Amino acid sequence: MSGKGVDDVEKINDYKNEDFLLIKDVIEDNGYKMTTQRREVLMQFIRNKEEHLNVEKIYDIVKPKGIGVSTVYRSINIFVDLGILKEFRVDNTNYYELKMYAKKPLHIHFKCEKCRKIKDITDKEVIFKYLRINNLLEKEYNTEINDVDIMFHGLCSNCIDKNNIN
Amino acid sequence: MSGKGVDDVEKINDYKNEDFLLIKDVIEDNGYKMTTQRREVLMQFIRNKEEHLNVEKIYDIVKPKGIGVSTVYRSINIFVDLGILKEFRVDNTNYYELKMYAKKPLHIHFKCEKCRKIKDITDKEVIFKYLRINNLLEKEYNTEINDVDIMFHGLCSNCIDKNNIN
DNA sequence: TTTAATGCAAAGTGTTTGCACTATA
DNA sequence: TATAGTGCAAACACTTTGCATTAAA
Repeated sequence: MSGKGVDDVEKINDYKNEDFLLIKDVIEDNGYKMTTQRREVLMQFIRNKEEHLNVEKIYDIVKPKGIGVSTVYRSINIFVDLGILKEFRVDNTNYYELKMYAKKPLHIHFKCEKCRKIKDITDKEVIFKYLRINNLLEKEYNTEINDVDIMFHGLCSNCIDKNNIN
Repeated sequence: MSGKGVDDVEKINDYKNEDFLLIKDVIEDNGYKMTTQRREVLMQFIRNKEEHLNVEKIYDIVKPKGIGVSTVYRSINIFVDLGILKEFRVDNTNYYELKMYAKKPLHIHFKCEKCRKIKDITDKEVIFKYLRINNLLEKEYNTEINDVDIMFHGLCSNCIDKNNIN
């Protein structure tokens, strides 16, 4: 009896995903092979673009498919080295997110001290203002800024409102 | 024969240091004792205000005086909890610096990707611009921003110049 | 003098590595 | 089919903890 397993169907679908194909090229251009395991790890980020994933979360998802922790670590390390993933740290845990192909990325995170949620700030106006400061800095100090991480700590609007009620 | 040892003289001098006395109060207000070990760890930061210290560096200095690693870790953790120290991470290593008493601190670090040096950015104009963005964000999103960490990655002026020669 | 703090060693984390086996190009 | 990649377990590095001892208030 011929027939495709669940994994095969998944694989075929992944290979239709445009983001996956672009990143696959980056990986293979650098002499790495696109293995099932790397595809699985990578797809977690592509499927949940907005989420901030850590090794534990990814391993939980990927363990049932027989993928080991070391492979998760090795994949993520390669992806970070190749600039596919961006690492950032909150509360002693490393999180990762897709960096894609922006040349001068600006990563702004907001960590609420009460509900502990991490939010991305993507407000165009804010990002634009930050980029202007970068330019100022580069000129004034004769430096080259390739990457900026900004982490805000505070209270998000939800928790501020709850604070006022009490 | 009566006479003060080197350690006693150091202690007496530390107890004349204004910054030390202020921080000592914070520690004792929170029910902690000002022990010899905590004083030694703390003084590393006060004596090298501009430096970025990690546990290893502090332990190296303090080990000859018979202070253990666990005490270094325990001291630093308390200082971070009390808001005396600020923690930041570069290349998988935690660094610490004095936070002192600024209400809305803004920590801007520049990490050169070539020489790996970490520099503080203290330029008043830049900090002021950032604070204005904070205010904008707080109003626009109804949030409260208590703390901001900014990490630049790039090439410092030294390394840029060397790049151009080659 | 009481109780918090210390040093040591042991235990915990999170991450990397060596090696025999497996699967990709 | 050759070689890069994998899973596993062991090793590692960093950090925390239990406990008997010490020292600060």
